[in-house]
Amino acid sequence: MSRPPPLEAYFRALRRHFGPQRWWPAETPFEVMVGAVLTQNAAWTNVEKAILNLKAAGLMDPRRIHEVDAATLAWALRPAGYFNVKAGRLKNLVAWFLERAGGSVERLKETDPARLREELLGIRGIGRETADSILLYALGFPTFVVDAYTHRILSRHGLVPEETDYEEMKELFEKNLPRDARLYNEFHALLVAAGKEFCRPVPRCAPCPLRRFLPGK
DNA sequence: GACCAGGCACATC
DNA sequence: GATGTGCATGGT
Repeated sequence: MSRPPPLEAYFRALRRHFGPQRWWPAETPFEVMVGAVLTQNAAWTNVEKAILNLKAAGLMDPRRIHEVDAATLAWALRPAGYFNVKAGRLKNLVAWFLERAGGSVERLKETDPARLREELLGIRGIGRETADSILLYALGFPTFVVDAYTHRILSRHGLVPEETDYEEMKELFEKNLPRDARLYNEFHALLVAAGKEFCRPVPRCAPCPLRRFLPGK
């Protein structure tokens, strides 16, 4: 038996350094769903602009997104990048949301999360990170969200191999931490904060709050 | 001007 | 199953 990864210690170190993150930055659960699609491979500052555009156009609403023509929707999404792709993905998501739950987040919460995850993954344009972000941050289910920062931090610390996959990293957290949506929420947000500030793509770390956990330190 | 950002689907081998 | 490519804006 190998020693469990020091995830709780990581969490405490990040929490002490960065303080509470209070994710997801959105006014409503539906806005979380929208933001989860828009932030795919995009800087959040650009996503914010697209969200403001949607609100200004009265489009932050599942039925309005369902009805509006794709070109108009795409125009509002321009700042978030990949706007034609994301307009289609958003429409796919709201079509499912309306059909499946009548646009009611409360009704989604009544569904078994494992089944909900499969349904979300069946929507074109909703991959694992987006599905998990919706489950955790819009619906409050205890499912861990993995992203590029998570991968970079874990692999650079030797906790997973570089060529690991999404589910492997997700299980690392879910099997070594209590199944707690509030903990998962905060932990993922802290990993993003740490990634943005310290864990740059060039394989060289800035002095960071997790440095003492690196192998050889 | 290159590189990066809270991915994902699809083509091709 | 692995690898490569298209999608696109705005900040550093």
